Amino acid sequence: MPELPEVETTRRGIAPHISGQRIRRVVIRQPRLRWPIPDDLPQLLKGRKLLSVARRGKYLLLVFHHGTLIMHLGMSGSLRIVEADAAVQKHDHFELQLSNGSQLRLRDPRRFGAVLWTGQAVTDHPLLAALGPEPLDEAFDGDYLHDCGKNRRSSIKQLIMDGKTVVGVGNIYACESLFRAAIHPTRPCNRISIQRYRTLAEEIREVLAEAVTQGGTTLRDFLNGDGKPGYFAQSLRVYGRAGEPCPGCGNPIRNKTLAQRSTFYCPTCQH
DNA sequence: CAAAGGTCCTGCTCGC
DNA sequence: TGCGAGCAGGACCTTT
Repeated sequence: MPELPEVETTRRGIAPHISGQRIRRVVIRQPRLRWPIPDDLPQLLKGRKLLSVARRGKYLLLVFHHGTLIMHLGMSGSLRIVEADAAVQKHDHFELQLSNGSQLRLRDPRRFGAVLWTGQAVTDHPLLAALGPEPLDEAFDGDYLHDCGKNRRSSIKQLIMDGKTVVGVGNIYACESLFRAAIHPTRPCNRISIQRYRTLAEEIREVLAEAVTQGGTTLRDFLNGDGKPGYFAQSLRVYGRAGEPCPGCGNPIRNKTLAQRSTFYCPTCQH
């Protein structure tokens, strides 16, 4: 479900409600997510003050003095701030009850998400240690991307969706940035000029930044921490638009499966 | 044959 | 031959 813009929108939505609060109680209803939720979390967090909410790629980081709660939303996860008396819904697997009476709830029907704890520096955690740069950081540019791809024969779409290359680009924004850069999704990485890599890096940054501004993309059910949808869906040029006219040339947008992921592109404009 | 916004893990192939 | 990197596919789940 959520890519960088949706995770960042979630972060911004929940942070003001939970930063500075103390944890009154931790409830684990369903520990079996992608990895089990650590069963000692309740005693680990009880009475502790939540300092801030950060993000690394698609991971949300709830920062405490003595460590960090690492959360991932997987394909179908969402985080909401609710009142203490709000009814518990199906797939509400985890919650933090806060000193101000409200709660942070994780809902995740498919259970591909994760709730983990580290008492060490987050950057040392195995899931985060090997991640590539943030797309909106200085370190991410066309020269870097070209370096990543110059010796690879697999497709450019797979390269930019690989978190070791760059974080936060999922299926939607991979399709969108490739369309904007006029690069065909299946083009082998080692057959793209550095000039085109520069364009692509720029388009990735732009599409993500625009999507963050619009509160992310709501396709079916994404809502931010305040329960509001994102508005970037209306700005999508190819994703989910198979058969519709390409905004560039008017020919129909195509949808093909690539590496087991639905891929939208214009066969005329993208090469 | 269903597809959905993620990504780790395994076991294979490829090139030096 | 051996090694490491790259690569494809499977796995994990539920809902529409």
